[in-house]
Amino acid sequence: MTIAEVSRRYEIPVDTLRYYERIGLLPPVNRAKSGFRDYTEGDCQWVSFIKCMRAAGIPVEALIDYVTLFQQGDSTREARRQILVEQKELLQGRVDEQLRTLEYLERKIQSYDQWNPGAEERLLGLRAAE
Amino acid sequence: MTIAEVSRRYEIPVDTLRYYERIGLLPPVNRAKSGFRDYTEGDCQWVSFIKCMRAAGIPVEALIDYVTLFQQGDSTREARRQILVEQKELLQGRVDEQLRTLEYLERKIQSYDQWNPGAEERLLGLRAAE
DNA sequence: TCTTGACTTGGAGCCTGCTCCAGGGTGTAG
DNA sequence: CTACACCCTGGAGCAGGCTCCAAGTCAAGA
Repeated sequence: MTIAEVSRRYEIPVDTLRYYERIGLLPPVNRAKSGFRDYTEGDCQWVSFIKCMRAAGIPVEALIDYVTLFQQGDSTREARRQILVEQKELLQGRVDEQLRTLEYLERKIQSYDQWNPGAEERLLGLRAAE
Repeated sequence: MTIAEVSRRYEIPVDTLRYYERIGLLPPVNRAKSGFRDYTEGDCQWVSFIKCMRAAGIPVEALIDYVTLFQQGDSTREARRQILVEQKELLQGRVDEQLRTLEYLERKIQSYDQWNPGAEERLLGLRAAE
């Protein structure tokens, strides 16, 4: 599978795929005799995984650590699990905060719907953070 | 209220407060004769609002638009509402994606707990994106 | 064989969003 | 009057994460 095909399949720019591999976010992909990358299904699963994690905001660095450990084999299982647990907790925290903000926005928009113009300053006072 | 006090109250670096004001993310703060900023409670509510929005990942640009419109008075009510609605929807989309990723991570961690070492490759196959 | 399009690398550039000076004024306590 | 902490501006610098480009190689069809 060529890089262009993978790019289309996952909607990730080819430059980004190469960049990810360069920095170790994706394990090295095998090459055809020509030197062109030839992605296996296994490679694609990594691509898919990385796409998913990045879309959720998991930092590149944590993912590089994960991939690196993975390539070192079984002995790193626990360390890898730790990364996943830690990132999951961080993500949970971010999501919680965003859910609270969503509720706040909801109320604020409602106040825009209900109240008559001129109540400008009061709108702010719905309490944002803290 | 001095900038240092606001900084402590909301845990935002003074440099960031000044930066926000510079780029129009916060309405201009009144100055004492000395030229020092003197934050009112109203200013603080803006700070609080901006802090909350930024923590949820709402882009600076959208917030600048909102603040700018706000300063133009009642006639911009509807445009402001629109910004809130749009950002709320974008945020909702991001949260949905993150919730899916959280579930995925949950399952992946469980598989780390249950299965014996050596099942490396299978772990990936839990399906990431798509 | 020639052309055209896809692939390669390495490095530069860019965008967002801060963060950190340098150089200089202010205000209060001793 | 001096010290010392705090404030100011404008601009440079930085971190994360891509994105673009030049210069060159490869391959498949006419």
